[in-house]
Amino acid sequence: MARTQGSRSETTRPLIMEAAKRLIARHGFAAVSMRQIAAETGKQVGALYSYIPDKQALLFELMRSHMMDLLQAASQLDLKTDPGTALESFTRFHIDFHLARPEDVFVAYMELRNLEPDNFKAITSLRHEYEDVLRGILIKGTNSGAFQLADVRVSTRAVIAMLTGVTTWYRDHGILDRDEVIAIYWRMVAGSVGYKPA
Amino acid sequence: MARTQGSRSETTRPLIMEAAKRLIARHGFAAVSMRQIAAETGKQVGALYSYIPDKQALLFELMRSHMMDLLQAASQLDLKTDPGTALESFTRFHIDFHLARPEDVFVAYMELRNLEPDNFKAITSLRHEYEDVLRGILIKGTNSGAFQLADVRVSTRAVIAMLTGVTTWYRDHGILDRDEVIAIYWRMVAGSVGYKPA
DNA sequence: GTCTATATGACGATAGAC
DNA sequence: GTCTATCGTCATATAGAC
Repeated sequence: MARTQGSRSETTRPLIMEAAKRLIARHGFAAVSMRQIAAETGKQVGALYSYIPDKQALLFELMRSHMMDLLQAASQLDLKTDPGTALESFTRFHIDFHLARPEDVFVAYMELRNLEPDNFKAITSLRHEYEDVLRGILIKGTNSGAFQLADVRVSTRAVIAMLTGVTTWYRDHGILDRDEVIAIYWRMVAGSVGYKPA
Repeated sequence: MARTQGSRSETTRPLIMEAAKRLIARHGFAAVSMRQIAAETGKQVGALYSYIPDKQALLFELMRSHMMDLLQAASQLDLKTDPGTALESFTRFHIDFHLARPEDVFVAYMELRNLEPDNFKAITSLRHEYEDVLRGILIKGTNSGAFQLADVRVSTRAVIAMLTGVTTWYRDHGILDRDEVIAIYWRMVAGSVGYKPA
């Protein structure tokens, strides 16, 4: 019979990362101490260093795994449809994904400046990779005449900024449910790139 | 003859606030020490406390004065025109104002969570006051039939998020000059609220 | 108004016992 | 793998001399 319980390290490490994420999202990386993270996981400070080399690596790993999840999920999008449908899929995907993990999003957007140079470059590169998904859609729609927009690069950033902004105000159990929010944003995104749904 | 030089406090305090703003925008409030701010102004730590009661008050004052400047400037907008023209004025104003003071904007958006509860409420209230300027325009344009939008509150936040996003990528001496950027964003804003310029 | 000196405590990270 | 204890450093804020 196999072990009824895996090595402790397989469960403790995720626990530490979750606690760190929660605290950093709330108070900011610089304001959170290793002692707080330890207390939140029911351990003493020294124990953390069996799982993580230092505080900086902890932040980097949080942001890296969030970006990898995002890219992995985005790669499942079907973008072989017409550009309008692809843009609608992207809009729905971006809002759904970001609303489902508000703490990751907060950390990913607010703590870039606390990354050391090499880590900063790595995360920035993953962000560009994600932006390229949307840029590809906008380029295709511009070439086909489905979209009417003045500048693909600016539009890419503007649409992402608009969509990500939903995380700053949306709360579950509010007046609008998620599908209503997505419908409203989709109409705005479509208008902003000059797309007229059939 | 009047004094050729005012009391030192009239020039030192702004110097301290400027240094603090610069450092906080770059490293984050929690990561900046009073020692760093003192060093940046050529003073010793103790001297700062002749001008500021504590570190929290310093942050609050930075954010408060930025928001007051924003509201004061926004109050000069001519909104008695037709809604389309008012929205274009607002778009131009928002981008111009925010691109002119990237450090204030960064601090105002990133350091909200480092405000103590009462200070947080005060700044949030000023932010709502500013959002109300745009919401007023959108309501007027919706009622007149000039705009076609699904939800005024969501549209207000979406437009502000889109416009504020320009500060994360725009750099002077880049490819696009400020007027080109404003023209691109205006076209997107107009489209997003269903406005068709004459 | 600015300085030096200091009170008081928290920080990240490590060593070594179990 | 987790603990306790500790190193060396830094933090905010204040006291008192000039």
